[in-house]
Amino acid sequence: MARHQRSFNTSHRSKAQKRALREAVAQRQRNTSDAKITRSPGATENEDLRRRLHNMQRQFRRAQEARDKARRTSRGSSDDSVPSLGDIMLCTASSSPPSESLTPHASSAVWAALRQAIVKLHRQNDALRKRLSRQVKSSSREIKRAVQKAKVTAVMTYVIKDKGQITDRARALIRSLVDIGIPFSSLLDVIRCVLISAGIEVKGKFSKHSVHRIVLEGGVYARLQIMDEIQHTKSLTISGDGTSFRNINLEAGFMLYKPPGSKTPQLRTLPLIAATSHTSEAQLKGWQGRFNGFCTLWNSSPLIQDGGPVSINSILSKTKGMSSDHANDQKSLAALFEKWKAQVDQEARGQEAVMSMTAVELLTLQIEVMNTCLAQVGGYPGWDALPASEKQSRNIAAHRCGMHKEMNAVKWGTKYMEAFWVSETAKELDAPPPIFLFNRDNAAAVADKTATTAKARAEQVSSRGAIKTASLAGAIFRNKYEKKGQQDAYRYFFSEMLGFIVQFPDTSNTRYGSFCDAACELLVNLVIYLEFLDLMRYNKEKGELNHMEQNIFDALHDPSTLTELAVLSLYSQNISQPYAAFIRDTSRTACRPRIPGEDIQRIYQVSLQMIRQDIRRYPAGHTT
DNA sequence: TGCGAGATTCACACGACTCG
DNA sequence: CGAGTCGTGTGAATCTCGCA
Repeated sequence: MARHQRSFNTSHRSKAQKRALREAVAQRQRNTSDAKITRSPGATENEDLRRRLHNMQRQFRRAQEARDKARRTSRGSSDDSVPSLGDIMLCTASSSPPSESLTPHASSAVWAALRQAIVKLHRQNDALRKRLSRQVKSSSREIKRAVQKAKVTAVMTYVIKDKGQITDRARALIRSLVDIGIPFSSLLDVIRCVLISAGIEVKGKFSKHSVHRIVLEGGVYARLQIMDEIQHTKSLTISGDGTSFRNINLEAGFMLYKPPGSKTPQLRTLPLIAATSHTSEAQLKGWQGRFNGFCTLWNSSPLIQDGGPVSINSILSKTKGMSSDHANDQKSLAALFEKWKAQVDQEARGQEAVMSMTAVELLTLQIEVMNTCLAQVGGYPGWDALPASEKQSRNIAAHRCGMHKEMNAVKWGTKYMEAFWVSETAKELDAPPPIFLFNRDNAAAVADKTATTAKARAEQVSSRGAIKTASLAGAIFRNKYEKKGQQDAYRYFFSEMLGFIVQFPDTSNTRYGSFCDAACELLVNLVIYLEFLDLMRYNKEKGELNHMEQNIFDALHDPSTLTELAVLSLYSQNISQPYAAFIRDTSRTACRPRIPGEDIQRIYQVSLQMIRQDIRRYPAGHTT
């Protein structure tokens, strides 16, 4: 029995087992000391062991019973014939009553079976532990392998294009290779040769034309970078020099400043420019051109959203130094530069002051300046006596583009017209607004009776009226792309119908006046346009106009849209055209409109009357 | 001065994508 | 679905520049 006890690995015993063992040993010692007096040592030990075996046997039996009971109660129990270690421990830990005695042979067999069961449990436990350990190792190995494979795949293929566009990384590589002198036409081959030799596959290609564009792009990036850095630097120094090459003066320019993140000042090379001469004035002009170009580029780039607009004054205010040689032209250039800087600064301050003025203050200032100007020439008689060129040079009042004013008049007149349809006057007249000219998606949204929100949004974002009709007509009857629109068929058809070649007005969002011309055209030849649309319909396989053409067709049948077209036509013929003729007339001698004011007012009243009559003619609800 | 390589310009085409 | 934009490719003509 002692041999059996030694065979147990103590490290695998539970606390309950260890406690039971300690108690057994203590009891054995007590029994041993008692037996020294009353019994022989061999008989006492034998008896003690038998008792212990008996107890353990009963404990094991109870454990089996508990296990069976647990299996019966649990759903989907397994058929494992071996009791779990937990069951045994549970039973072992519980106190057990003294058992009846066993024969030595029976106790030995039970003990062996128990020991076998425990050993089996240990093996199972060990197998499970090893299986878990192997699975953890295996999964981490698989993850590592997958990551490595992905890395290798990514590195081994060099992608030149992403969705048809040359990637930024490829562009940078192209610029680097161009920088070291690789010919445009050989760049792709060079990249392929190098990467293939390194075992990297190259996907995609580019042409030498793209290389050219990418190099130009690099120049733009460089200038934008300089502008970005200037905005973040406190001061800068400029320098430059010139030389001539084949009788052409070339001026080089440099800037020295400390860019953000740099501890030392960096020298930036500015674009080389060709100058008419190497005089100080020409050199100053070069610097002005450079700064102007830089500001224009920056202010027209998307970067303005982050960095804000930049003025020449903001660059000049940071220009604290100018380095050059001791030549006289450079000294003169420095003086001219300083003068320019002061002038720009003065203008910027003046502009700031004017912009902060109220309208009354500004008007007062303008009148004051105008009076000063008139006083210098001896009042109004003196001003009238001046030649035109002198008037031009002395006219310091603000000039505005007359055609822009005219364009704005049409634009705001259209907005006023839009507002009319929802006004009380329109309601009194039962005048319905022009029909909506939905695009395809919005038309679908409006047709969907369940989509109330989408319908409301479609009506909110959709346009209608004369301007939209003229815009659509321009897209169909005179598309700027030859392959789009119906311009060819339009020309042939109208030539046949009218007997002479016509062209639909070039409608454009930036030139509102063209809509007026289109309105005239659509109204004058309305019947022919409707016939032409019918012809387009019959020429199609399905016999249907497309969405845009159908919109025009509907609009040309809508009285309210036709009314707006009439208003635009009247305005164009009676105001726009005479006004344009007037402001473009260089021979005029006085600032007086050729159409008398009373005539304009009469035209306006007639137009208004026509509109109202037209509205009355078509009651509300009449749309086609 | 002529030649050839490389760069530039022009005009057009095509595909991907967005917008209405 | 059509219009429009953008990025790219292509071929031909022309220009530029280095070199013998």
